[in-house]
Amino acid sequence: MENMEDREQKNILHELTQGRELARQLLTHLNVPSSSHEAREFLVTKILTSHEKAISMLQRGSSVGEPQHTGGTVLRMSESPPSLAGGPRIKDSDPEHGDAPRKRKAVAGWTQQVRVSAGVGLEEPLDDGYSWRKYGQKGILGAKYPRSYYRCIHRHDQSCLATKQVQRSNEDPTVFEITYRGTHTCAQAPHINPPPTSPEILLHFQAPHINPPPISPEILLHFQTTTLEVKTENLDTQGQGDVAVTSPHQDAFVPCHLFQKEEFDDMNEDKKYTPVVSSLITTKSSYADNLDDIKEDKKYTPVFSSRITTKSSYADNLDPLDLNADPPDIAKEALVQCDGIYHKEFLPEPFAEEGIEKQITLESQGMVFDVGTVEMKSSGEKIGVEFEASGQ
DNA sequence: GGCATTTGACCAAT
DNA sequence: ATTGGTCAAATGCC
Repeated sequence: MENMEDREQKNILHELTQGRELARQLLTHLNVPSSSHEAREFLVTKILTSHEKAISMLQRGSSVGEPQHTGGTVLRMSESPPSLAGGPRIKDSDPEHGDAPRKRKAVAGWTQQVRVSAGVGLEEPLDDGYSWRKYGQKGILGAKYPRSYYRCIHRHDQSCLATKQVQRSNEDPTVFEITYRGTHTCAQAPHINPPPTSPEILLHFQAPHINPPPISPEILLHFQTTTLEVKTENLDTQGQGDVAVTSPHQDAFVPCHLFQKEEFDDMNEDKKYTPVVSSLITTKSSYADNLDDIKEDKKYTPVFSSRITTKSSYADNLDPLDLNADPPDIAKEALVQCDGIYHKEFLPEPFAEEGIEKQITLESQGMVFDVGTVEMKSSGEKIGVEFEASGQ
């Protein structure tokens, strides 16, 4: 047993060391203008893979006893704020036993951040495809907004113990941090929740919300995965593209019509960027089966939003980005960390020019999904990545 | 009336 | 003692 832990540790160390070495190589490449795009891309991919492996090894090692969900989408929210970090124990008592009410479930979970786009008076994040019942709300120390507690609506009829917590972000009220705990075992699970063995990508569509929306109802399209890369292929044009967002399960296929939309409002020196990729779904997708309200003739807007946080080469690239000056040596690739959950790689090659379209694919854990065309668009000092395509 | 949400109280963990 | 998570009675909504 100690042996196993030992070996595991060595493996983790190995992956991290390798990642570091690859990062160094990448740095070298970035300083060499002649370095090929492919080489850089290759290195980035390798780095991500290394880290991905290390992370999943750590997760495996630290979450014994807790049902494993995805192949790692665990984004532990901060370590510093009170209480969610630690080494939680699960005190499991049968919920059917009335005399011993269970308190405090495991605190292990995975968190995602969801940005509500266009911020129009949304008081809560949009639906994520599951039916939840709120069972509590509590003010949290240091948090401006209360935390809400939800459990699966099938807790009693199907003994589904999945829960989630929703916490509005202090800094950015349009961002909700949603912590999921437990795995759905109810009947609604198979529609959306992948089996533990095929964790890759989840597509959650928001149900259209109730208030009269300013435009079309919005659907949140979110990719829940640890590593998600967006790669461009060398396609010159695609006219206007048809987009297919596919997911590994169910052959789900979502034809999208993408329209231009981007929000780069929070771009500033401290390097927070928020590209928003939106699209209109004009056709009913297989996912629509999960959503009562979706109708074929209606249009929905999946919003793929992400927050780019740090030192991505993307951010670095954007610094000198003055679209009026010619960009001699702007790096052609960009590594982006989105929501701390996945990575994106934009390759906005001649991104000084507007209107460039490229075919992009998502690659996640070895699987590649077509997404569609991406159009580079500039506005002032900002670069937008926009998808445009039309539904079938 | 039935169901979901709200909210103060309670409990467990720290 | 303090805090986060849950319970359950009260309340609200359809």
